[in-house]
Amino acid sequence: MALQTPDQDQLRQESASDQLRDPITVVGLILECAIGLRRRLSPSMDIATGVTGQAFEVLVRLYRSEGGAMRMSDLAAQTGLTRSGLTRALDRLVEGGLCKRESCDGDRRGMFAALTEIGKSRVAAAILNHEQEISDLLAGALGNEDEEELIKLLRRVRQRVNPDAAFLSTINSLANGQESDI
Amino acid sequence: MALQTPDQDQLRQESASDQLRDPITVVGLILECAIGLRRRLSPSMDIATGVTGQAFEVLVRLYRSEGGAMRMSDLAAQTGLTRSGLTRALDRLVEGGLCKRESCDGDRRGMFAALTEIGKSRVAAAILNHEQEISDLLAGALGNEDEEELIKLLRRVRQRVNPDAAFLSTINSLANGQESDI
DNA sequence: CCTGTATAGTTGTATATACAACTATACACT
DNA sequence: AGTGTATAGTTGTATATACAACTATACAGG
Repeated sequence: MALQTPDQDQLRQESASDQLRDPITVVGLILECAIGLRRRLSPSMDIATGVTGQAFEVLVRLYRSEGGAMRMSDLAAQTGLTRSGLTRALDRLVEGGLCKRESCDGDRRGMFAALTEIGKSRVAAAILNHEQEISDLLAGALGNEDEEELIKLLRRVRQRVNPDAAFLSTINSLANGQESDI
Repeated sequence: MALQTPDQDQLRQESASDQLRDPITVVGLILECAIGLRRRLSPSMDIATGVTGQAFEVLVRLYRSEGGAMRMSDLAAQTGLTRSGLTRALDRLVEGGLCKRESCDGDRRGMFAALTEIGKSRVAAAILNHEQEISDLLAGALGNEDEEELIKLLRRVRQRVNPDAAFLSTINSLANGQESDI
């Protein structure tokens, strides 16, 4: 997408400053970037972990969480999977030996998803590789100031469209005082 | 995602300026925004057009193209679907009466995907509604300058990760002189 | 002109995910 | 205590998409 509708665009030129001038382009670009990034990065993430789809994000979130374990519902909300989707994704991760389920003291309905030791080391390696790949892919496209600016603006957008995704980072920053993603 | 790996982050603090400082956060934010936008916007796009998934983008691209028709392969490349995925998506659109297939003079292998009259009017209405929804969703989060800046930065990222997605816009801007998305 | 290779599109098949229904547990209110 | 509602997670089912194999057409080189 990222395509304007010209009449709309003209209509909005002199509209109030809290209205976007070109909403479809903003959304289109985000979606197009996301599609491209998935295309480019998925293969190596899949190979590194042996699992496909959103599973890599599940692993990263577990890895970054306290003790490598999280409640299913929290993990679902933050990864953008439905609870059912997460159940299946975790099934695959358990089968692949990267994760395990742990029951939850004090709430017998609940389950924790947790990384195994194998899972932890595999994810650690995959993250290093992943960072390098992204860096290679985008090197030169964004200067350091651009990068900061982009992060700042995307955080504002995310706050509106997917605030749950930021939750783990909040916890982390509260817990260990690092700057975090928020 | 959008989570830092602290040790890596420290390593990169004084690295060359064409290296990203925090690659995972940049990518994570883009992915999180995309997930959130899909969640928020898909239902109404689906209802407006009667089709799901990437089909809305197929429709928008056709709508913005010369004569409302495009070659299958071009459309696939630009939407980020595989050719096979597009074949199926177009099947659904044809079945829904929004699109038709047209054979391609001069290349008997080729097919055009084209909007029907019903398709055109349905898409026109859906786009108007879609723009309003996005604008409502993001109003106040980004000022006009922020919006321009975000578009500029995302274009640079897209150029690296998904340059094909911009192709139609190039054609359009060459053809009718509008500012376009590029 | 014939043959080998490349390209356009479709079809067979596998799978990741969503939605809805279901079970089990927790909690609130009387 | 008992009952009704809310929450946590899983399972049945549908579907959109990807990958690989296939058919048909184009084109280039001898």
